Amino acid sequence: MLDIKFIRENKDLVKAGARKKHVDIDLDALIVLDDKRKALTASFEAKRAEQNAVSAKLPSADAETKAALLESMKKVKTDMQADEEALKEMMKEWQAMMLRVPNMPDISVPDGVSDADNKEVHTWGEKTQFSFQPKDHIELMTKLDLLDLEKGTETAGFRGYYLKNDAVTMNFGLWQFVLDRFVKKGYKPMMVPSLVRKQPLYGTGYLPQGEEDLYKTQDGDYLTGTAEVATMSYFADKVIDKSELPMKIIAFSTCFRREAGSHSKDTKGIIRVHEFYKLEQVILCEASHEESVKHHEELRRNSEEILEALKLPYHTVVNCGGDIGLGQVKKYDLEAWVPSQNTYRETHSCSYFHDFQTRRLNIRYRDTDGKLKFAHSLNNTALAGPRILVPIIENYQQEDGSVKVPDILKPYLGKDVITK
RNA sequence: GGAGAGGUGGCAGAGUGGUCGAAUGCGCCGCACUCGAAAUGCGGUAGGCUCGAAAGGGUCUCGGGAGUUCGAAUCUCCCCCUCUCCGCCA
Repeated sequence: MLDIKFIRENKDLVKAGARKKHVDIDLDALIVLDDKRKALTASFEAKRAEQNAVSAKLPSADAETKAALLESMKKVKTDMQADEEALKEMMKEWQAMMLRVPNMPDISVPDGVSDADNKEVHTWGEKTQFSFQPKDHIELMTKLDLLDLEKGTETAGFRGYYLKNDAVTMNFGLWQFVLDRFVKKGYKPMMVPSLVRKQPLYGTGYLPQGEEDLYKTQDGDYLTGTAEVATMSYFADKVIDKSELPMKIIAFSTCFRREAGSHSKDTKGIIRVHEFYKLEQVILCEASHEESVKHHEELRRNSEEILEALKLPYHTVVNCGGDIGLGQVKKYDLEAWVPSQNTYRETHSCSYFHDFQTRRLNIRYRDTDGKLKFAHSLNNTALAGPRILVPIIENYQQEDGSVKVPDILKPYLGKDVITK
């Protein structure tokens, strides 16, 4: 959520930002509505002031004066109730509109509509060369008895999967490896809920506009698609001591995504599934653009280092205006090389928000000037599984269908090669 | 699931119809003392909206919503949450 004062004072900038994100929002209508809000509020408050003044006189007034005052209050009171009713109705509309105003993308965000317009900013490693026709992860993993999609679908429906044997061990090794790295860097580990109320999703910017991609329970709660939601919500309505900033968290949770609107994409395999697991980096820092940018680059490097430790060829792209979320100022995607698709596929997504989320969640700190300020927030994937297994299995495959184990995972698997 | 107690400022905690946006303590900020610090003393210190150049004013907020009342932190109803005990349980 942006500050209404900021929107009023920077209408053209905010408009340009919405245009860059291809978000349709009528800011002029919002400002007209806000004018009405101010006028109606003033009218209501003037009447309330009158009432308060009369109320203050009452205890010491004699019976006759008292009766006269009470009589004169009747009209003020009914008028006031009418104002209040109108104000309440209007504020619903005002709130709904405010929730749809997108945060402004950074100047360095390229123009574009879809992920096809994202710009590569960094590449690492050589695309894996094979002296044979490489297989895809589905065939490799199924033949090695690491994955059962048939039973997965039978049990869990579309996009269901079972992970088995060394794939499980490998995945647990990855969780441990990544968690250890972040803890060493000073990130505080957390395991956070995936089942949450509405408010954390509004607060992080996934509602109201992303409802169709969320699972909802019969109690009106939701399953989150990322640990970011509950991690951010942990700090909701808090005033953080400035000495605790930057607050760096490494959070683990299950993740659920309905994948509405992506029915024809990645229908086979474990790239796009409804239920997965994620270690997520979250940072809260002081309210400064420079701090946000600094930590954004740090988060990006953290994840690039994970892919480098796994020796996976990858590149980093900066997402274009049409491919970043409502609240995001700027986003990098890290994409690892997937030989069977002859392309890079997203494994990490790294964003910063300025105070868009913290304003909604009311996460503040007291600055050295004594003022309360909304913190800035950022997040990035640290590791998402089982998707990460796709580039690992495919890039490490051998001609006979066996899969070499990345050096850093050998201690966890206790072997160098996964064979049948 | 059953019974009871509770939700108040950055934190702890008092307040049970007007004198309460709210005692007190801690924390924080300023000043004094000190070579400096600690300790101590004195003073200040909730947030949002809004009017105003500013000084300052108005208004709202004591978990959320509705109600009673001229007036609600305080009374009534609904909801949410926390704690204690009992039950059940990975």
